[in-house]
Amino acid sequence: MDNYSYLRIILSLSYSHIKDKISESGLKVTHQRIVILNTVLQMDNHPTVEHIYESIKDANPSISLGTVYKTVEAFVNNGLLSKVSTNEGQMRYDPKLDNHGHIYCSNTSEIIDYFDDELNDMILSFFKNKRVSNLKIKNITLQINGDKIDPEKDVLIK
Amino acid sequence: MDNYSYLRIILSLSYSHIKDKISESGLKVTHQRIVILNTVLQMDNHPTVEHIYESIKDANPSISLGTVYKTVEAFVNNGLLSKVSTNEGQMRYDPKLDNHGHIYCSNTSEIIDYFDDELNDMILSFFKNKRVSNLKIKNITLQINGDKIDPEKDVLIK
DNA sequence: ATGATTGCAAAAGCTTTGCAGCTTG
DNA sequence: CAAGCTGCAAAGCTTTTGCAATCAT
Repeated sequence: MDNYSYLRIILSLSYSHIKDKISESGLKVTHQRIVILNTVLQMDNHPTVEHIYESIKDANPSISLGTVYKTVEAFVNNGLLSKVSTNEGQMRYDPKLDNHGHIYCSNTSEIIDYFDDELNDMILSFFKNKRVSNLKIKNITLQINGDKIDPEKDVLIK
Repeated sequence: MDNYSYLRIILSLSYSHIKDKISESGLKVTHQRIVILNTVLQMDNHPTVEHIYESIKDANPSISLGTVYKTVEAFVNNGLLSKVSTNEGQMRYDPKLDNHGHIYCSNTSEIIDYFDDELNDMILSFFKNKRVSNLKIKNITLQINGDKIDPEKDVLIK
């Protein structure tokens, strides 16, 4: 068995994982949905619909932009993706579903995930001690706004 | 001096305050800007451009929608307003400039201000103890997402 | 006086919609 | 087979743009 065969097995395993996810979410499994979900899961930059469309269209010229819109929206409604809006009102899609904050770099238009369990606990326990009336809280997230100093390098908070 | 005269004085004082704000921000003082800024300051519901336009147009039919767009954008750039985007990517304008969070009620599309000094300090000191590299942080805000239970009543956290 | 601002209308995005034909379960 | 999904093109929004006329300083 050569390296290529291994690759094919890994790929097919990964697709079956994706098919399961789609199916379990209650949606029908179509070629378009597999391609789109697979793509968003591999992009870690919170893509826009246009980004997703651009990144799939060479290999899948028949998938239309409208389908990408409908598909990501279906994924959001069925809990496979979450939707993030930039400070400029542009919609981006995020495959990470656990509670996390975002760093918005206005000079590079990047959205970077920010996970910190300690911070999450701190905020959660803060609100546990508050009396919240007439609101059913779904989630609480932190938004860190700033500018990247060197646009080429990564941002790190630790 | 009757009640009406008092009212007129209060109004004119309030306009001169608004004129000063516009002028100090570096923008020229025009009728349109006075009306628009005055309106946004009085609306406490984070209006959209369309909301602002609707709310001024009966008394000021000559102010065009395009001018409202240009004006609020100028206000944001000159530090008189801040811009908030909803989870659906709609832009709203906020006259409150000090650091505060927002409660997003998805069932009523309301954005409610949330001030808490203790929380602000907590978050600030949390990040003071972190090493942040390659990012110039401008501000950190909290976003509380939820649904209003009774849409008619107010939300309260205390 | 001159540089900024306005109104208007057109254009540019971005997203949704309607529907006929096709596919999935 | 029925319900759901796709592709296409048109329509619907929101926002920006270009420019001549007007206004603020």
